[in-house]
Amino acid sequence: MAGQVGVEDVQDVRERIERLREQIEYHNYRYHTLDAPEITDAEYDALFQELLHLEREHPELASPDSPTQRVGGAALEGFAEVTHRIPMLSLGNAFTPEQLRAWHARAVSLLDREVEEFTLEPKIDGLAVSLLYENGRLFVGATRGDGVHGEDITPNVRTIRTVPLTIKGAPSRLEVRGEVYLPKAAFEQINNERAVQGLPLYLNPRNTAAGSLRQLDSRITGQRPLAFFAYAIGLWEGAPLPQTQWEMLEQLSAFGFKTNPRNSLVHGIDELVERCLSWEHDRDRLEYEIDGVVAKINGRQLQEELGSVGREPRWAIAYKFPPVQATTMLRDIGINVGRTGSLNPFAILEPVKLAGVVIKLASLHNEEDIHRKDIRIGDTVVIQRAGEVIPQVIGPVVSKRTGAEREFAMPTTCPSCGSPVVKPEGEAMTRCTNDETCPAQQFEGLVHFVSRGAMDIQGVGEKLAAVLIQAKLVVDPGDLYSLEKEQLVGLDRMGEKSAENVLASIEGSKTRPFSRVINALGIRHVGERTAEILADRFGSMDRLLAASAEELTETDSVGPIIGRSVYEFLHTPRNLRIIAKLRAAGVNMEQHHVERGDLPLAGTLWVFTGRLERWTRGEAEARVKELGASIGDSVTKRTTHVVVGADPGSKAQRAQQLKLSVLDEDEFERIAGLPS
DNA sequence: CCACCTCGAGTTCA
DNA sequence: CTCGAGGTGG
Repeated sequence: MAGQVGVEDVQDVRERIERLREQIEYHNYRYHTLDAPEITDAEYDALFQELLHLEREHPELASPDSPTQRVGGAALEGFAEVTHRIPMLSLGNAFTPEQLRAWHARAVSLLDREVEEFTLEPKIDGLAVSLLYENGRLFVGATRGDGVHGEDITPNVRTIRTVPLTIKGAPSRLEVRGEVYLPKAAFEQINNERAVQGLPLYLNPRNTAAGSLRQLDSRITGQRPLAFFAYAIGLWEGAPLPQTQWEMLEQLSAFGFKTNPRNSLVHGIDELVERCLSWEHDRDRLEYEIDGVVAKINGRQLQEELGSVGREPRWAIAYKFPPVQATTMLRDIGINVGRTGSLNPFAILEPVKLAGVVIKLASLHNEEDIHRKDIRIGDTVVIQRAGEVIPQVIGPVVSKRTGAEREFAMPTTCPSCGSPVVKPEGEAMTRCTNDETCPAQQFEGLVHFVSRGAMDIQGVGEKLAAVLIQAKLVVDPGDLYSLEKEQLVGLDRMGEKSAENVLASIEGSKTRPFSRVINALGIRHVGERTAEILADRFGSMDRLLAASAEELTETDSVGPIIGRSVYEFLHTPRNLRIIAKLRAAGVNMEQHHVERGDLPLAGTLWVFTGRLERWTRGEAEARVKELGASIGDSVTKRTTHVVVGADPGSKAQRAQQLKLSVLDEDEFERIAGLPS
């Protein structure tokens, strides 16, 4: 410290500190609330550092309103109770458009006049909080609690950047209500970090936000990028209240709060219903989770006339979406053996209804995933069925444990054939060592052989494949070609006609392109793509069989692992016997060369997303392929055309980001021609 | 050696 | 659709 400081100097410092606080809060507001920063991060940091420095030199000038206090302070012993002067009401729910209309009809009949104007606000899945400002300064922040009594979490809410610490032009007392939430991206990042550190994962953004807000140590809260949307005013003393909900939202913005930019004003019940339904469709596109939308009758006069029933106002209603998560009991963990011999655990669940379907099974990826999430048999688990259709087990509800749960252990022998299993160091998958006679692998191998991307044999699916193996008519895919009608008739409700159809499909598969034949063999690390590359490079089965391991490895996109895998496959007696059977049956064994260069779409790479009206995905892909194009399944820099149909996935967004030309169905047809 | 891009494999329910 | 893992290029 530099000796005695004069009175004038202190005055200067005080002014400088005040000025810095104002500037920093202003830029905070520009950045977090308006998403429109005026200065660079470095300039902001410089201001912040200067303020920190001055406050440290002059502790007597410290203030809880200072932006430096947003990082949080010392831990508390516990939370004090706060009583809400005006109770925080809950909302009635509507789950269907009919219930929404019934709510409206009731309001109309009670008021005896038409109700036309509503606000519609996304219902963020977060935590309701109350912020009390006295003379423009944040005084108390509290959780909703039971609506009457909440907890004092003032130090924690101070750390939220979108919560103003001071407001200008406010009435003497003002209580603002809103939702604290954690954006999806931040939730994912926190979980990624926890995964790296081997910590148990959080289940969803809401729980994480709740946990963060109820930290006794506000420094931890300060590290979580929580955000706040204001949606209502509770207490308001010293000025007249705005006359409509919409004006109230505008007033909140004027005070410096962030209100949801997706809030809207809606006219008429028909439009309201329509907008609720479209929100349900668009919910996954938001950067935060919502569990519904809230409709409020706009006029305050009408609101007051309608009043409340119990804890629920009659002038507002939450239109709730079907939940995307549910909890249920994990009864057991089963094991599937895949085509490549991988042992894949799956969850056997107490059936539970979620998003309109009853879920009994869910995938569990691999052993490490189960242990990382600390999932045990008998646990109550959270399952999710979000943007994807496939249900996932997110994690256990640890608080529901009884002690009777069992830890999962991967079996040491294959559940299908009893052979020992191996889990190579550093790999995630456990594998069965018996790739010759393991029934599960035989079965999956046959199913792969007949599948669409391989030999495409219609009429032979999982059902018939199982029957054929069971009856010992087929041991490997080569046996399909020596099946006779008499052998099929009588199997599993198979009549003459079906048997003939099956045989015709098998016959038809003999002319599949050579690349499909390679793919059908089921060589490890060789799929549709690599099979095409190998077919192009070697041209025929004979040349492929004659290729040395080095020649294989020198092929583009084929490295040592794939090369070795192909070489070993082609030098295993069992596989050579299969190839011999296929050849004897007349299956195509060479590449019929196509002059790729002069086709109109040569060198283009197409990606399809969404549903087309007049084409199936497969037809459309086949068409552009005939014209020389390649097909990609994710949008990358190399993609040249993106065709977007109805209900597109994330690919459409990515295409826009990369500024690629996006085609609709009509434009697609102008290039590719009409459907045949 | 690492970061990025691709590919392969497995995945639910009706 | 998502994850794991192979290939490639810096």
